[in-house]
Amino acid sequence: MEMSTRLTAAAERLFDRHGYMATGMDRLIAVAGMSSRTLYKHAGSKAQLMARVLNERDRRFMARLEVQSVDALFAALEDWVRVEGARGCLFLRSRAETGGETPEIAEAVAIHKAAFHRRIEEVVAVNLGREDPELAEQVLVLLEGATHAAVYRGAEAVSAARAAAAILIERAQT
Amino acid sequence: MEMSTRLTAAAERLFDRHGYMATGMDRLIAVAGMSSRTLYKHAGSKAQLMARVLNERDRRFMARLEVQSVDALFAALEDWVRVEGARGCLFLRSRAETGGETPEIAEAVAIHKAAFHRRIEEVVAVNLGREDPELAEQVLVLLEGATHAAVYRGAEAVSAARAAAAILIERAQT
DNA sequence: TGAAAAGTAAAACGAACGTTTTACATTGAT
DNA sequence: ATCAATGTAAAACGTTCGTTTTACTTTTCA
Repeated sequence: MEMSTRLTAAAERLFDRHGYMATGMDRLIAVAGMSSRTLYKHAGSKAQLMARVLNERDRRFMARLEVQSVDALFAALEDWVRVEGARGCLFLRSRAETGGETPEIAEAVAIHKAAFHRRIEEVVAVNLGREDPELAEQVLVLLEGATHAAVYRGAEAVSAARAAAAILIERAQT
Repeated sequence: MEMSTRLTAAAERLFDRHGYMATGMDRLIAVAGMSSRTLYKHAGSKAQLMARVLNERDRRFMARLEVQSVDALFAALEDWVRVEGARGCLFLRSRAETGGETPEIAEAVAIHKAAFHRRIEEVVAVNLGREDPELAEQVLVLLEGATHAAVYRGAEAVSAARAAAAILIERAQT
């Protein structure tokens, strides 16, 4: 397996499960299975590595949201939670952990959240046949809420959000 | 001002704005305006201090949710965000930062989230005149979503959640 | 008045942090 | 065959971490 891939995968796993600040480079070196010299050649720095993890995660996550209906957005989130587990949004978490004071990280988060918002607006527009920014904002809140409530309420939170969204969509369609 | 109050207030401010792990005790000592000896006499340890911050925040936050309608829950959250700003849920954040591996913190978070869930179920029951656990789950998701979406979408996210909740409640009342 | 309690300032603790360096081994393409 | 690239293992860099200790100075109140 490619060195860079192994590194990014190990970093995502550790940062997500144990926290960015709480994960030391020694632990990362051990899990990635490479020397610190090689790690730093590929990573640059810890913050740059976190930024690459976020950009990679943005690709994977946004790919799942290439759907045509609002309901499919929630189905996609259900899949994501089943596969990846529910530990909250890694983007918001890593920005909060660093107080927004690490530019590479803050930038990666801003880019992802802007794309996330845009995508929801698009899906709502396709589903409804017209733009509806207010409904899109509600759907965004439900997705964000499902992601975070699932941490302590489990997958039930996602299906609750899905049902709520269905009601809002139905109401907007007539 | 009481030493303990000053300490807890400074800790909450720093942990919330810059992150728990990212905040060093030296910085805390400087902002709280006391010697490290005094700090440790009152705090015990950094983790215990965070736990006390969370318990104190639970008191303040839950006091605001002593209301009789679902709409008032969102009004309370709007107030909270206006006063305290929107940096996500400190409970979920601090648990995530420590990977759930710091018992004092994990316990404080579990207690708060259980109380939060219970309170929403109560308010929904009062508002509706009957229990409705599924609607309560949706309201919880909307509150959690508003809290986290407000980080990057601003107060607009809270009013969107409020409007969505109004629709769900109206539908459940008939 | 005087002993206990509670505070300060500052040095020190060992451990862990992110990162770099030194010295060497393996590989791959010309 | 060899030069350049890429890897390892491990020590070392200086800094910062959370916490404790030492040596004094208030404050409190019976």
